[in-house]
Amino acid sequence: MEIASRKAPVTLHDVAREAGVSLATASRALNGSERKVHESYRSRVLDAAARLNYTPNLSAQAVAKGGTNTVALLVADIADPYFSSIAAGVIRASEEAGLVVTMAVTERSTARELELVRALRGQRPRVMILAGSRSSTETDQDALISELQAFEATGGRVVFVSQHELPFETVAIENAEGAKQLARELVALGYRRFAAITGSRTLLTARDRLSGFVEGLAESGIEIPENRIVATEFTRDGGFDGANALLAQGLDDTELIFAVSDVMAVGALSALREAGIVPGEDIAVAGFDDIPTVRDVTPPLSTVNIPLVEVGRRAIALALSTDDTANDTITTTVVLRDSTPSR
Amino acid sequence: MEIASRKAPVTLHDVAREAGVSLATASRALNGSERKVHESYRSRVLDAAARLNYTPNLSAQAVAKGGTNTVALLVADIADPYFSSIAAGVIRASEEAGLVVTMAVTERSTARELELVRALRGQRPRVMILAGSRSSTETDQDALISELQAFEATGGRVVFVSQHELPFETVAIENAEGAKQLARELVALGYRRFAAITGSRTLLTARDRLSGFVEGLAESGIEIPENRIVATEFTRDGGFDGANALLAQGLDDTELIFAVSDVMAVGALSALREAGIVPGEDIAVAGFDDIPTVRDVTPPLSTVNIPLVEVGRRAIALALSTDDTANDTITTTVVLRDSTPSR
DNA sequence: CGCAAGCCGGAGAACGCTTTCCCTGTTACG
DNA sequence: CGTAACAGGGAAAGCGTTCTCCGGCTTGCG
Repeated sequence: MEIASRKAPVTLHDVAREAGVSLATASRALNGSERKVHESYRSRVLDAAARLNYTPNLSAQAVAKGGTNTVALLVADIADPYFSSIAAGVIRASEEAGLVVTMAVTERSTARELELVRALRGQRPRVMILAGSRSSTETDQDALISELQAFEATGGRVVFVSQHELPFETVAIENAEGAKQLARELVALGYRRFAAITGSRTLLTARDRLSGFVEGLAESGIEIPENRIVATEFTRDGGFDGANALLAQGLDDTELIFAVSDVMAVGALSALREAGIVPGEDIAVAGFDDIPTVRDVTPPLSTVNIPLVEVGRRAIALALSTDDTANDTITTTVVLRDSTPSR
Repeated sequence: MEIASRKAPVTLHDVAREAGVSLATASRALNGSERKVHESYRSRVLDAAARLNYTPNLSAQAVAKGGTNTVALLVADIADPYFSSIAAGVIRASEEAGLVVTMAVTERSTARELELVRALRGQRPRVMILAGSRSSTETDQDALISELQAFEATGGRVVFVSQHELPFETVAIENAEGAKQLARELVALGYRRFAAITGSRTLLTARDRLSGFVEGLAESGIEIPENRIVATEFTRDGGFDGANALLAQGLDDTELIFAVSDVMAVGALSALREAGIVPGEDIAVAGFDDIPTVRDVTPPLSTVNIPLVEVGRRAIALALSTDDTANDTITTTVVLRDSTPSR
């Protein structure tokens, strides 16, 4: 039971008829690169197309050409500024390259991620970009890998964001190095007693950042006491909870809390403030990512900058590049702000 | 010159052969609703599909069925939390309904928006959701409308977010009413002297919020002096600039600054603080939207809550609903926090 | 003037599916 | 036991494109 007024979309056939040419000619005039079509014909077709307001059916083109111009983008949570900034870069670069982006969100579930990869594969995208925050100890891991390898075998490109342990191309982020540098600079500012809020230990990104930070401190013979490292959700609320956990066991003489991501740091800031502790004065806080909002919290947060939009762009660039082994790594830079005054 | 190892993807044909059945039967077993296929055949097909790791080619399905399961989502800026929250809702609801989301960003340009709508139309999506912040005085407006109407004529659904002046379905947001209520409650708190930072006057959303606010004040005989209303970019930096503009002409006895969106309010907060003015003490600030970050700025921002994720869900629900005239409106609620202490 | 060599339009196959239609069982009922 | 009804598999016709041929026309050259 269709709605009566529903008209079938204009097809290339209609355009060809209107222009009085063959289907082939119409196709060539509108897209079909290579072969030339005589100017008189060409303009007849173009006019007809415009008159009828023709839009080529992308699905039909895809099936005829045996391939799409689609980028499938998988993120953990699009409302998280980390991912939305990366997505912005991916989308921008894709549009510049004439690619359409289809997007799905895993909601941080690896089961869901696998499911989505499988579904997305049906799209026959040119490129698949995975910017989840993956855990490394999953049983699904192997299934995911083989799914992706099957995809690559049919000519698709897979690019991960910050996932150097998987057998795929990745735009690597200097997580460990950045955190190490941050530790050094904080030590230089005079900090000696640290606590840390991290995500699940299986989260590669969280792990790299924490271990980089720890290493950086170790260079100066500083250690974070085991009980001053709390692991929570890798979210704003996780940061909030983490700070409270730290608070609950007594801050004692802790001078600085390092949260492995800015969203966590921001949550921690709020928790501290609610407890009547003034961040930046009573205790210092540092994060990682340099998401836009950290400039607007109080005090502005010291962090490690990742050019997130650029990360997204690079992912597309990597996917589109022809030479394989060009694994790309993004440089991070420490940004000190008022949340870590020098002591 | 293809890469040598590139294998053609598994097709339904392959599955049928492997299972020793006809194409038709294979198709029916894997998707083809209606007709039953005998259990023995069905499982043969399913096994074969699993063995070959078959994924149906969505493009081919689309062309055969004459329609996709795609939602095209257009936003102004995916890195803006307002839009990314809405997008989260759209994506979530779409996935629940078995729809794939393709996304494009207009970067706040109406020319680009038109271009994208045209391009997206080629996808033959089931639904198109436009969550731009549209201006009303565009020459492109008519072109956009007719493009969208053409899309609807072929059976597509168009849903706008918060755009009640266009001849399309929309999930309406109580912008004016919410702002009016905010004004009332601020007056009740004891505020009398206001300033406002707004976006371009042609931006419907900004206009509605400002005029609602003004009306709300008028109920108590309060006016905002003309020179205390500054119009800037509808972004964080716009808010920052707006506050500085206000500062430049002297705050005098202004008690509260109303910014028509939270991102602007957050920018304003930073500008004030940089100028050595303590928001929440020296001057009050209120925003609109209740994006997640406003809970974490200092002081926490008073604002008008819009359930943004729900807005996205509703957009999909509206698009999928069969009865046309169900224009949906989202209720907003005032949330008072520390940025507007009672006087 | 004859013929090879472009150029370029058109017919039609192909892409990977769905779906209609046909046709062969099988069941049920008088 | 005859036949009508139905179940369900398979062949083949699409769906809207692209692309490979084919062939007619023009050109150019000996």
